[in-house]
Amino acid sequence: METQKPAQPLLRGIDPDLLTRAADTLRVLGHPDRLKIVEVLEVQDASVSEIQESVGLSQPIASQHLARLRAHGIVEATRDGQHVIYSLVEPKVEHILRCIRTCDL
Amino acid sequence: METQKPAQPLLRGIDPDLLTRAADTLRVLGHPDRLKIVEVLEVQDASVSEIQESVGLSQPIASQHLARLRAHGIVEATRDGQHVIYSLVEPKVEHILRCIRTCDL
DNA sequence: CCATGATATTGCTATATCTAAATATCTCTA
DNA sequence: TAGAGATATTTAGATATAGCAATATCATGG
Repeated sequence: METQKPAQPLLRGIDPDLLTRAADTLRVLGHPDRLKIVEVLEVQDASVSEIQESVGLSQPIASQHLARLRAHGIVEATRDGQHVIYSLVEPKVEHILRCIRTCDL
Repeated sequence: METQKPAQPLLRGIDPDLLTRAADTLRVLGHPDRLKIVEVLEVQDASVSEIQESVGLSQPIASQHLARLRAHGIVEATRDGQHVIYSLVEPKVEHILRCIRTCDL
């Protein structure tokens, strides 16, 4: 029996893994500083020090937030000499940002 | 040489309060069970016991999640006799849900 | 009023997250 | 290779959150 549980009348099946991953992504984005970082990167790619200054964060804090964003595949990093340039991985996040702006959320 | 730029060239101004509130909302939605609850309510309003059964939660857990969702204005509650019927406050959340489904998030 | 079903709240422990400070790693240049 | 600037990691303490069990409140039928 593949369908072990027939009784979920009100919950239309969304892949539990997808749902968990979506929840993770929402939680990662659910921090003011990380949201600001993503907005900065939406305008253009930026180095840690640029992000740090734009958002107003200490260097370690900025780096930590970026590490978390990267761990969840929201941003990616490429090295350019001494600098590490961060950028949004995909437009998927921009959809969320658009929602945040469009809806009053 | 610390060039203390008073401006924030890369951060286009989004009201900090709005941003904080958006982050809060994302964090509240960033839980698999609460996401499921919202999806159930997207289909139709439901009582606590219905939600509880659909999502597969204990009664106190369901009530706690609903309390948190309500505290953030995501859902609202109306009494119908013994039952408390929960419903989505506004379509704003549905936009988020659409993003989650549309984008791979 | 009393009993009962439905919902909410509280107390507690475990775990996750936030922040800041210190330190480590990497890269370029002199 | 040494030094400096840029970035990353580690550590520790404070706060927040998750989950559970027990209990409290609320509304209805009798």
